[in-house]
Amino acid sequence: MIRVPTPDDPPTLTRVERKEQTRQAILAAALALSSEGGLSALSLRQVARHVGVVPTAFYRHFDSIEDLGLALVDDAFVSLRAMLRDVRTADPTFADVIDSSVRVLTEHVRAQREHFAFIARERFAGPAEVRTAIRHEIELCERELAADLARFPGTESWSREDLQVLANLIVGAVVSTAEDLLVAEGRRAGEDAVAARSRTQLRMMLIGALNWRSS
Amino acid sequence: MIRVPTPDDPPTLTRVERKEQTRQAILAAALALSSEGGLSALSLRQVARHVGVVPTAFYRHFDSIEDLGLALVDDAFVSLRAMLRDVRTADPTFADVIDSSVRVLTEHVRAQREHFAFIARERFAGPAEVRTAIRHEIELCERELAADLARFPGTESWSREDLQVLANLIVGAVVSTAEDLLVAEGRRAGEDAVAARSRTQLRMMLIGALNWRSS
DNA sequence: ATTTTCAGTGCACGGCTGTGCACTGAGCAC
DNA sequence: GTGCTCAGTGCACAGCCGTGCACTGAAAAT
Repeated sequence: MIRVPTPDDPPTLTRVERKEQTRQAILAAALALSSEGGLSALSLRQVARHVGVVPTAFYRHFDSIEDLGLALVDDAFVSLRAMLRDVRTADPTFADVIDSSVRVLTEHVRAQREHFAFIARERFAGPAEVRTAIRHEIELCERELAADLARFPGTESWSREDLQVLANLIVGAVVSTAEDLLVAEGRRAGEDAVAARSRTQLRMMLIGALNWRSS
Repeated sequence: MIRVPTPDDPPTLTRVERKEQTRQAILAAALALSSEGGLSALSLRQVARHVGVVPTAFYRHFDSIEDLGLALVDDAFVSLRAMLRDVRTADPTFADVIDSSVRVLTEHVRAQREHFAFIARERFAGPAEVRTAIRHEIELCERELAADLARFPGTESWSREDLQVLANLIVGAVVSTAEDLLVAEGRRAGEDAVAARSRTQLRMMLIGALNWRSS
């Protein structure tokens, strides 16, 4: 029972505000509850119970758990895009792109653990529609990264395809690192080790990329 | 109903053989059924129904779905280790390690699609024990690869840690490629594109690694 | 002031779930 | 041949599931 909207709880909320509040409560409950068993093992009744609402009230907000899942994908990728924005406008006191990027990544994973865990889980285990939605979003991130890379010194002569391939490689490494950070479960020592390893790996990849096409 | 052992089906099987047959049928059914919804959304009754056996008979073979999951992890990594063996003893007509390795990977993913899909799914979505079992097995693969890399020319001066980091990078890339191959769903065009991309990426990584520590 | 809207209620239904218990009967050791 | 073992049966139970339907009552629209 984490019921959020009660009659006259805050002075007086408009009806749509109260509805939105319940909707958010449902999303939050689903995100938390799906952490064990995943989205497809999540029941509408569990969610309703956790929100403090009768099961049938669920339908006022979502058609099904799958529908809810798609909304969660949107939410999660808002977090993720916020991270990408932070990477791009990273603290300029960090001269090294890799250092600052890895730092931003670890901070975001820690702050938005549930969203990242959701993506890692449902990417392969979720309902078909959810899986494809996630895949699509990741593809968009890849394209964005490829565009960023094109503005980097040393990639002027690269083909569109090679840029895409490199972007795919980097995104893969970042996803893998994010997953490892999740497994480290917030223990500082583990996180630091993962971050250090990731920095080394990204540097290796950078060296490889810089010597590409010139060899 | 895919019931495997029936009374006097094959001339006469010993009792333990018939039991083993049912066990294998249960594992196969679970592997197939868990492809939608995942292991934790899989019910003992579904499995029993699919095998053509009464629900309670399940307990003659496994304590729970989770227990079954651990057995499936073992099975899946038998497939995976077979692949690693094939990589090591790859067709020597392929001069390039990368070409032959990627070829072996694609062939194994195609032949053992369900096992690879199982690992990709349950790695993050499965019951806690299954997740840790998978993580442990992947770690073992990483260590094996690190040992292999140590025997490679050009890595003589590498530290134990750097070898481990490189192994982690490669395993991550391979996992990512395997997952992409699964998503390609057996369409040849998609698979070939993924394979080509993977070869390029591994080559980039190789170049990076060869220039490591010497820069 | 009256009417409409609609988020949330309460109840009911049939279907699926895991699991306990007593059983059967073929395969095997003796 | 006799008796034990034990994989698979059959039935029962209580609990959870999604969802249909008629409802209430406060907020919004008129």
